[in-house]
Amino acid sequence: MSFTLATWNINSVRLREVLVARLLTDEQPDILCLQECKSPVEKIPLETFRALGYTHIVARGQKGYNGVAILSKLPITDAGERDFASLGHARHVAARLENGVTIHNCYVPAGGDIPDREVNLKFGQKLDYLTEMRDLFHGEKPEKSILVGDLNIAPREDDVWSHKQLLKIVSHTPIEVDHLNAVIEAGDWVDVTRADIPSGQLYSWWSYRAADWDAADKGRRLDHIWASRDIANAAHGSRILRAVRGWDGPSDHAPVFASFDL
DNA sequence: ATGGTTGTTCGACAA
Repeated sequence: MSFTLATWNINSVRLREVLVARLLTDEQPDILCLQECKSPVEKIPLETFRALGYTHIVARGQKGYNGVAILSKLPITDAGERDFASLGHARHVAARLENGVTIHNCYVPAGGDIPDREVNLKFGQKLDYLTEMRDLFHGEKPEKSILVGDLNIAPREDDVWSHKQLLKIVSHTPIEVDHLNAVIEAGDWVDVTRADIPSGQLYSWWSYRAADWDAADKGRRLDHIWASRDIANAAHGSRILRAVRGWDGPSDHAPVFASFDL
């Protein structure tokens, strides 16, 4: 069995319904995981996605913030959600394919502006969120599992436009990178994108605030696809669709793709 | 060092 999977922080699924439909039509991933839907589940434009063949949908939502959804052409069942750090936010949902593969769709808290939990509650919540993810995967080692999403951390030097200039910027601080790597180690996860594309600058997010995001190219790789060790060698064909960041009325994130031959 | 943009929803907040 083979399938292609994508992850995309959509920054309002209702405002960008047409963009989601365009990606589904143009690229035909079997599964699309969305974050920051910013919508209750009942207000997600599911009929549009169903009409394009994405008839299997697992989602969690809330009004105005967060929200995660998995749209699939392949049959999936709801495999529950986790409320890491007990924030009461819709930031995680899991689905299971008929071949037993579990997909975790995650939206890790951004963490605010100041990288110090003593003065910034949101930064502490981000670290706690990652610690509880680590503890889950330490307790039950993932098998036949894929974890995707906006993890809001760019771990490697070549995952950001300037390692030196971002060392004290939330998303690339050493303590965040340590926490993210602890999740990877606890679950023995493989970073599929970097297994496929081992060197060179790689970004999935560019700020709205840049006058010319494409020319400035001050990006960060915040969006990830991981696989559990047992299926990691089935992954291939990773790519980040940078051109999507240039569509009219874009999300500030580009979608990340990977394929699996299982 | 600062300010820069966008979305939700009409005033802040979050990113």
